[in-house]
Amino acid sequence: MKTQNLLEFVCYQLLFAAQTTVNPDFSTAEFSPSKLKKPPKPELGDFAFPCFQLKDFGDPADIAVYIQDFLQTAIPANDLIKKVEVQGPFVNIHLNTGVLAQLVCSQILEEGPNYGTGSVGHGQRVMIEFLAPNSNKPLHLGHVRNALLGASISRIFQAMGFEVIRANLINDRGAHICKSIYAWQTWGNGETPQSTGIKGDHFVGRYYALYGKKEDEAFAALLTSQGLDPQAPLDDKEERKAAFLEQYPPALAVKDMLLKWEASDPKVLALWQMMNGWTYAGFDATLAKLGIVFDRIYYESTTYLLGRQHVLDGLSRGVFYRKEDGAVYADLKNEGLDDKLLLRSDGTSVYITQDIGTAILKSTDYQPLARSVYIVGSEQIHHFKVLFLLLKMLDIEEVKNTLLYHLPYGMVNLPEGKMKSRLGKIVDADDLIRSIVELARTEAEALNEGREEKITEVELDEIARQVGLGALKFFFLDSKALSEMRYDPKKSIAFNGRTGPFVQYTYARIASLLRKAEEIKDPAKIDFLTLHESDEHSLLLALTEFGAVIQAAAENYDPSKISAYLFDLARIFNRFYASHRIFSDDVPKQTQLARLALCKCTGVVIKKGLDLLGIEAPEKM
RNA sequence: GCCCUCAUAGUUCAAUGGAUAGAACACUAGCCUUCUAAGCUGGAUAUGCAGGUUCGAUUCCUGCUGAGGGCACCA
Repeated sequence: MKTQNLLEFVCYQLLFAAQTTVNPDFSTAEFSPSKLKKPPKPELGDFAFPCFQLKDFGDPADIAVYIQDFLQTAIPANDLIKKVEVQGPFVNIHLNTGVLAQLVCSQILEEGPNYGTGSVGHGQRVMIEFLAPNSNKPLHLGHVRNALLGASISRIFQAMGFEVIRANLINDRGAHICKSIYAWQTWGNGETPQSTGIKGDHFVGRYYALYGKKEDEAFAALLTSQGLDPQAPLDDKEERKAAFLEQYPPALAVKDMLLKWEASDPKVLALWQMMNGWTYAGFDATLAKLGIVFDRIYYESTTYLLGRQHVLDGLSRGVFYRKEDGAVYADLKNEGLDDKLLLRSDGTSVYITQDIGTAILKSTDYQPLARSVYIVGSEQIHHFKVLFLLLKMLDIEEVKNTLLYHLPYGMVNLPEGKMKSRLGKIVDADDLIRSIVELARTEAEALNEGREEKITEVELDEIARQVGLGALKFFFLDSKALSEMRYDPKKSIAFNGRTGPFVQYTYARIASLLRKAEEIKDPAKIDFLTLHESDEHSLLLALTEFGAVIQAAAENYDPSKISAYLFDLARIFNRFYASHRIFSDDVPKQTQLARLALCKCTGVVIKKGLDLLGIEAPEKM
């Protein structure tokens, strides 16, 4: 039997008992694995079946007793099911530790890193789009959350057998990048990332910020010249700002540059390419540090016109309609939504038009694409709802069989409130990574001080990198995507408690144990029946759940299921580790071997689980 | 105005409708001459308010209060 069939086995036993004692017509519908609950306390048992759901057939408490009596007498000694108890209407099943160990450990030792993985995705291709940065400034805290989510969900889907295409859609066109270009041309004195030693994305971002600063200053100067206080709130401030921009030379230059870009002006295109190139080099460096790679990069500059044709096609088929002024709309009143503009009266595209094109492009590029997932902030929930509706209305062959899914995630706030780049209230991704690795290094050094076996400097660097990133990644992945998070630099990233390093440390302990022992060569020779401690039992039970956890994480697009599981597993292991020795003369040789195998299995699962979160498992810490 | 999301301990987060609502941080008392103390064992505190559905509700429904987001010829 495989561990994934454990629940089915238990259900079958229950079903048989209930059929015999209560009603022969019961089927697996009443006794499916989803009906089994986990008792609130481990002492109560390993699985619980609540009999409320059978109340039509009698008093639930009576039914529980019937089932118990039957199973108790029917179970042969030394079988997987050790004991059946009743607590009111709950039938509680206890498994035999040794038999469970035999079952679980031999499977994990055999399957290794494939243990817990599934095959529901076999033959299905899924595209996961995430990050989607603008090309005019470096990545920040919000991008980090997004990227870690995307990377982890990609791995989780792969573990379920899907073929995953990781896609990034870079917003590389528009006024924002033109502002960076203008600022660099005007005030840059020919500096480059190379000449200044500044990372490319930060270099470009600096000019974007400079543009904003100059604009703010010019506007403030204008207000002052009109006898107004620039700091004071004004009712008509927005109107004044708009009027100011109408005649502000840099704004006019940016507008002009945008037009030239659209007209493929070679000089503008060359500048644009150069500056975007600087930014991308910077992104690549940041993503490399996070261990993130993309299989496919889409650029808005090459996709933004695609949607237009499909909208016009839809218009000709009567799917959309045109207003008197020439603008094209979709009628979404039947869906309870406002009508949606698809093409402006001058015929140009809007945001959602581009997205229609890109969605169709994705499906045609990777035909057949079973699923297309968008990891984009929760503020765009409405946008994607509309986008998916529009695609359905267009009824395009390539897209029809693609399941479209928007995974919204919540904003990352700072203790002072929202991040605001204009106010400099922003946490830069590179700073974040650097500081967390430095902290981890300090911590590792301090711990190394008091140790007999010193860890080398080179190893310390690697440990600091792994542990620092482990802390960062676990922190971001441990809460559900949709919830907003608060990031407090002083408190958020810790190395103790419910953290990545806690789980990594548990792995390092196991690795250390395994280094001290001979390799387990023949699992068949291990006598797992020597295991009978409750701490061992809890650990085994936890190991059986891994596959279901990965599956749940995939079904819910939710890496926090994995992180929560790993924390529990590590805690259970540490409890076992603290109260039971392995290499001790008091412990029989056979028990030592079985415990060692149990440790090894735990290590396999922790390493795999961390891998699904994109976190490395250090052999030493 | 309409729509969406959220509301749990001092703080940050958990809990496919199930038994006594879990952790972590912080605070506090213990545990290293023995496999890595980034660990283990104790200790106080919480479901915004009012109804409903049912054997049972943090979870589902309705209303209210509070926070955030959205409904652009912006992206």
